[in-house]
Amino acid sequence: MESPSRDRILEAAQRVYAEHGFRGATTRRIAEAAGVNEVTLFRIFGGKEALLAAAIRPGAQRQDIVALPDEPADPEREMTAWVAANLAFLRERRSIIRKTMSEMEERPQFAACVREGPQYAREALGVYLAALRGHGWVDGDVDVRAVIAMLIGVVFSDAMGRELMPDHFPPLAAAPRSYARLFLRAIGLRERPPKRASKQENETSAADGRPPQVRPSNSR
Amino acid sequence: MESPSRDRILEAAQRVYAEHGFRGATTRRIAEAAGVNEVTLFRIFGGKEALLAAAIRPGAQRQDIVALPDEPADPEREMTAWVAANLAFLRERRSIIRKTMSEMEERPQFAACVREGPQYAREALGVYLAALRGHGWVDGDVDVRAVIAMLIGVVFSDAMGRELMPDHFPPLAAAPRSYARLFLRAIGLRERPPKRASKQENETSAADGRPPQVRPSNSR
DNA sequence: GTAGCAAGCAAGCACTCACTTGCGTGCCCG
DNA sequence: CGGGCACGCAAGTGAGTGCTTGCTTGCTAC
Repeated sequence: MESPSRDRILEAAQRVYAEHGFRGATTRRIAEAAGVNEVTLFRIFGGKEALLAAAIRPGAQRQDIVALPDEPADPEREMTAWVAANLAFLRERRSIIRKTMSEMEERPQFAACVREGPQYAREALGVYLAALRGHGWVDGDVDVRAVIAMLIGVVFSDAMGRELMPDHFPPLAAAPRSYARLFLRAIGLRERPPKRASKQENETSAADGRPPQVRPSNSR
Repeated sequence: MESPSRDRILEAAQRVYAEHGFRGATTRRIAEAAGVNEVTLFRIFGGKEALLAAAIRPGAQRQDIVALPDEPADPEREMTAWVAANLAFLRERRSIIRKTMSEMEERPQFAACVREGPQYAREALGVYLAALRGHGWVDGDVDVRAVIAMLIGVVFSDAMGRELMPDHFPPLAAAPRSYARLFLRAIGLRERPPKRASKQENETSAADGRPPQVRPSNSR
């Protein structure tokens, strides 16, 4: 069940599907892209639907993503690296994601492959944000779900729409830092730990750790 | 050139295209959806490509969007209304946008219809943000393009992905306010006009207008 | 009335699509 | 050597799919 051509077909099916979508990914095209006779494809997978389901299944092309540290030390740096990694990941898969989202009404089984990315990211961001909050660096009234959706949202829309509207986004190289900084500003992280109600002004400031810096714009 | 069936065909073509994409929008299906003989469709538009190009062309289903005021008075309220209107607009068109984005590599002519929405929104947000900045309510080191991309990004991804991952986003009714508030926090708008460098502390504060309030969480 | 025009209807054409059948062929393992 | 076994090749089938042709029908304007 682990024939050598099986993997070539799956990989070719992914490419062709990413380029042409479900209806455009004809069995002929896939077979040709895999350098395989069209009949082989039916013999191994039974049919087009099953073949593409196997090719697009969740985790089919998962790659390890940069992890956020358990203990935040330098939020801007850590968030920037994380955003850059996630942006790159989504950009690589942008074609296949667009096709799958476009067809999820007709073929909801395929949608899991686009769900898993954001879900993983959301969880990672959640624990990191909780850790930040544990340090008292986050404003108390922040809508956690909304701010996470906001960051993932801009990374997602950047990955999906940059080639369509290049001027809509910051330059690709600068974008991760920009998004990370805006995220940190939105949760209330400043050059000093947030002054909450009124007191504790100097209680948590320099006590439990070096306060992170977000403000300096030209820190490159 | 303004036959009565022409409009019915165009409207039907939009619906069928939004549901099935370009390849799935067969001339037979469109004709049936329009309650029109298939031949009529070819007589009027010449062919499938031209028909869909006319149906999907920019401005084909433009609707007036809530405008941002020239002079900001209550940013949270104004931004919330604006975000709600834009979110609703994108949600209505989500199917057609998904299909068009999925096929823009093969049919770039159609992509203009998805470009125009964000472009209009970006311009409106830009002038509003400039007005806010004119009041001294915005931090000086904010990356304007990034923060605009951030807001539009989360609205876009909400409209595209909410039905796929409902728990990823705040409840639909609460989302516009959440996004608007995060946007305002990201640009540095607080319950008091931002303290810039050191002086002008009380120069712009209560002079030229009532400072907007963003902080109170349970203000509903 | 009748000419013109928009639209319906039936049929068909060339082509693509997913999928099948039958058969040949090389290769590995006992 | 010989039997699976994976795969290639040629051909074909039925169902679409974009598009055309030829003809009829109803309505409106002169």
